[in-house]
Amino acid sequence: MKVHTPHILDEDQLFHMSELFKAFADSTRIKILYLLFEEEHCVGDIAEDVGVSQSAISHQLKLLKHMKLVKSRREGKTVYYFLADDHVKTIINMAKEHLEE
Amino acid sequence: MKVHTPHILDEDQLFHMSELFKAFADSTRIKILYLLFEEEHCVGDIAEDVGVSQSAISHQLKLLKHMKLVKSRREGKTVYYFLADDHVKTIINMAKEHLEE
DNA sequence: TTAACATATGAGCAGATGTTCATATGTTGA
DNA sequence: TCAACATATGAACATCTGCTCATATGTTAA
Repeated sequence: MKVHTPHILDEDQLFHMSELFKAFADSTRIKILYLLFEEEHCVGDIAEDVGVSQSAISHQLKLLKHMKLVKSRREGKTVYYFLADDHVKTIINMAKEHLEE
Repeated sequence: MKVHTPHILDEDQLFHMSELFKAFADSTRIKILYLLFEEEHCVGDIAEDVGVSQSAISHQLKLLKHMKLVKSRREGKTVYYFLADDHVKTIINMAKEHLEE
């Protein structure tokens, strides 16, 4: 009998897992997420910091929100985005550690 | 002064990190990696288990090897692939946990 | 209500990606 | 050396992705 046999991943889990990794598989999106490590930021500031257009950032934020990696709140004309939970940090830090070895 | 300020990610780190995530951002590749959790497998068996052609698997294995996520050894005509280190398991399990919540 | 500002959205395009097909390379046994 | 098997590789192709551009939507102050 095998030890540490992983559970079978069904097609659905597999699909969602690859979708999750796709969210991290772009340097613009990693920049956005990394920027939100510390605190929330509004769209305009994110665009400036990351160095791409407002439109591009907005498209990417939509994707990240759909993936439930970020959430947002509106304050007047401004929309602030922030990390949905700590998993984002964990996953990015895990990758960071891997690369540092 | 801020606490827990993450280190700045330079362009090089950013590039490598997104490349790493790209390696996981495809269900065929996750299937391959997940298959190798337990033990090494030869190309033909991987192709059969994953359900894609030998050629497609070989192309993907080349990519995974280039990303240093798998290694291989030859035994006669057969080439066995196995996980390069435990980071692969850690990263996939991390994603799995995230999705289970 | 309207001008000004902040963000969101849709279409279109160039480049990246994953597969297939045909074929090359590597290895063994006869 | 040669046939048979296992794997690797290159070209071609369809699809996917991320960006830009133009414009729509939402919000506030006057």
